[in-house]
Amino acid sequence: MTAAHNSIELLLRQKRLRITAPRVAILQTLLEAGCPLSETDIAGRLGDDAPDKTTIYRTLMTLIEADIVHKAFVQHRQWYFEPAHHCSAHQCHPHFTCIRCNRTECLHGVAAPLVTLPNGLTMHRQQIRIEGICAACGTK
Amino acid sequence: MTAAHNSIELLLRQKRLRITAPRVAILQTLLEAGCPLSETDIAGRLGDDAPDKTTIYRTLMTLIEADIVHKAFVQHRQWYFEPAHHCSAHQCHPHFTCIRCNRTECLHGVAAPLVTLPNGLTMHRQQIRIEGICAACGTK
DNA sequence: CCTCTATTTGCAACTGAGTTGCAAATACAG
DNA sequence: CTGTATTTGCAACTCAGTTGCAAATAGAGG
Repeated sequence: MTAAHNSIELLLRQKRLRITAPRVAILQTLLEAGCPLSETDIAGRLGDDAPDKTTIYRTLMTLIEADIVHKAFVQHRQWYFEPAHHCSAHQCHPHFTCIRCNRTECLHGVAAPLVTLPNGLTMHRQQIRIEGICAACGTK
Repeated sequence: MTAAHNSIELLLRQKRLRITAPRVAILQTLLEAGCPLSETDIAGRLGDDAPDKTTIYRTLMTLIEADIVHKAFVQHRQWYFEPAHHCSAHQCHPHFTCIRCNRTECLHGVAAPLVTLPNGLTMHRQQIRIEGICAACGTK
């Protein structure tokens, strides 16, 4: 039992979620990744030990309801998921997708003011997605 | 032949695209809608005259390449499309999705400054998506 | 108004992400 | 250790979007 395992179990216990092998494995994979992952990414990283596809999706939904994980963005018809721990109250970091190489990166250190909503609307979460050319593709 | 038809044909001709019935019908539907539509929305609005699903998707892709239409957002695993004519150089209006009633509206009159990108990255387009409670659901 | 050809359309079959129902396994409270 | 509510795995399914190909057609050049 590693320290990382302990903190993951603590996180689950705080949200009154049962400690199960799939939940620990999926959450640990997302935390270690450093970038958003899709269901197939998660299954791939866990290899033969990966839980069933259904379990991965249901676990992700459970973690989203508990506000431990967020849906980050859609790419090629797939959802990408990331830990919610770096998000401020109403906003995660922006995501940058390169329209040449199709890779997406997280912009952590970037200022992104909240939009002022018209009367009547209440903000829950603001997401910013940027399309452009990444550093590697720009110099080619 | 209506005036609307004429301006649509002009738009297509300017982009060197052939004037075909499906293209005119799909573009007119999007222009009249005032909100983003999915492929099934478009087919539904055109009724029995609707082109084949394949043609709708291929036409939308053609219009996107010609910068006449944009992909607005994904909802429930479906893409929604809208005319590009209200977008500024690097940004469309933000989209607001109500997490109770699941309806999405366009925020046209809202100021949304462009994020300052880290060195090396070039901006092509910035999209803002906001989740929250809409006016109707907020007063319930 | 015709003819010819590159482009576009419709059909059918497919792909694959995500979902659903249900029986077996299991976390954990007592 | 036992009982039960929760969770998992499997199999079958859904449906948005794609692909290949033959038939239809826009529009250029006579």
